[in-house]
Amino acid sequence: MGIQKLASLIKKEAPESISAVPPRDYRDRVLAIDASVAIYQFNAAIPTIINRDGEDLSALQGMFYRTVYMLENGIKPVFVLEGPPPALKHRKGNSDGKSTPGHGRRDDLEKMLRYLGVPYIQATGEAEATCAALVKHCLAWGTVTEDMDALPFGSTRLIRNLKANNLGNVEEYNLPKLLKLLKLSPEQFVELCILLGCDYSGKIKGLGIKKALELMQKHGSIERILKTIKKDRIPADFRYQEAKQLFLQPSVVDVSRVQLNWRAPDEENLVQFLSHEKHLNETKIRTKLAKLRAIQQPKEKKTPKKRSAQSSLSDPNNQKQPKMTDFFMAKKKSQKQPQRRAARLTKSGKSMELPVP
DNA sequence: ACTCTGTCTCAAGACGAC
DNA sequence: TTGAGACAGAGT
DNA sequence: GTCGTCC
Repeated sequence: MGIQKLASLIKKEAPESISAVPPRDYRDRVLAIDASVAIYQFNAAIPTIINRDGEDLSALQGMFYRTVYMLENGIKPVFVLEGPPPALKHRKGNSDGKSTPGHGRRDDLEKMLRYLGVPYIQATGEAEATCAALVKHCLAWGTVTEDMDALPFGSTRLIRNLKANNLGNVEEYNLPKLLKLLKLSPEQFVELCILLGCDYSGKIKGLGIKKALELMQKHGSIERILKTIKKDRIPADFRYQEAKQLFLQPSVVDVSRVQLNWRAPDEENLVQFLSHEKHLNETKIRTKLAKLRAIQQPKEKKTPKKRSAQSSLSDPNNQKQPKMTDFFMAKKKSQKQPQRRAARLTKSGKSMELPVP
């Protein structure tokens, strides 16, 4: 998944585009969280936690703590839930329906996020793409994911390693800086990513990070590079034009309609849900929530106007961060179009297929 | 001889008590 | 599963 | 910091 070698390419060829950032620096910033990657990691990494009803709580518990951790740091997370993948995507194993082990879990996650007062968005396709769209339109500061795909999708900032456990700094990748250092246009960068190997296309054997970058810098496009390469090295499924389209014009949520709103956690409902219904330890949940409340409340009292949080204090590197004062949760029902409703419902099923170029 | 790619292996989350 | 690091072996 | 536990 993702572009496997992109991270090592950047670390080797343009390390200056990565900075180490303490999580505190994201205070009051909106970060788009790629929920699918996080969920997957929780499911894969943790020794499975099963409650008395036989439910796997690994992801739910992990997401709870990690989300609270972000809130404690003053981060405004917006979760992006994965939609159906483009048909071109090579996926091993799963694909549709029941093999996705978590329809129930996704509902659980949504419920928990609502009680936490954290907004989420149902993507129409790859979560990375919608995260990137939010960032591009200044609705979010950056994308939090381990999946480097967010960069070719155009997320100007990609944040890795934002974990509760991680005492150190996160890694922030800066896309404009990266393009400048690599001396590539955004389009050329996307093509470079395809050469490195992405989910949407086969890959030319023998082209690794060094050669791919060198050739792209020298020739400027895959089309011209292909002329310099023996045909037998090009695999039959090297459909780079289609892959390029999927990166440059992916299916994303209509961000102009997205409105985001953060509320204080609903502690009683959280305890009811997480502890009484899902049987997570009530004391731990309450302790955590009390700590969060202690962090959040004094702040709101000190700064009766939300504005004051903005440019005034604490943030040496603050810039055009989007203002998130009175957004609210996605859709107004008044002018809701049936289409949006349909898109919304997609989460529950496979009703919608993506148009594939 | 050196550089690069491909393959293998391993670890993986968060908490709190100590 | 994924990603990162080590290493071996192919390519130049 | 390390380690045992989370359900």
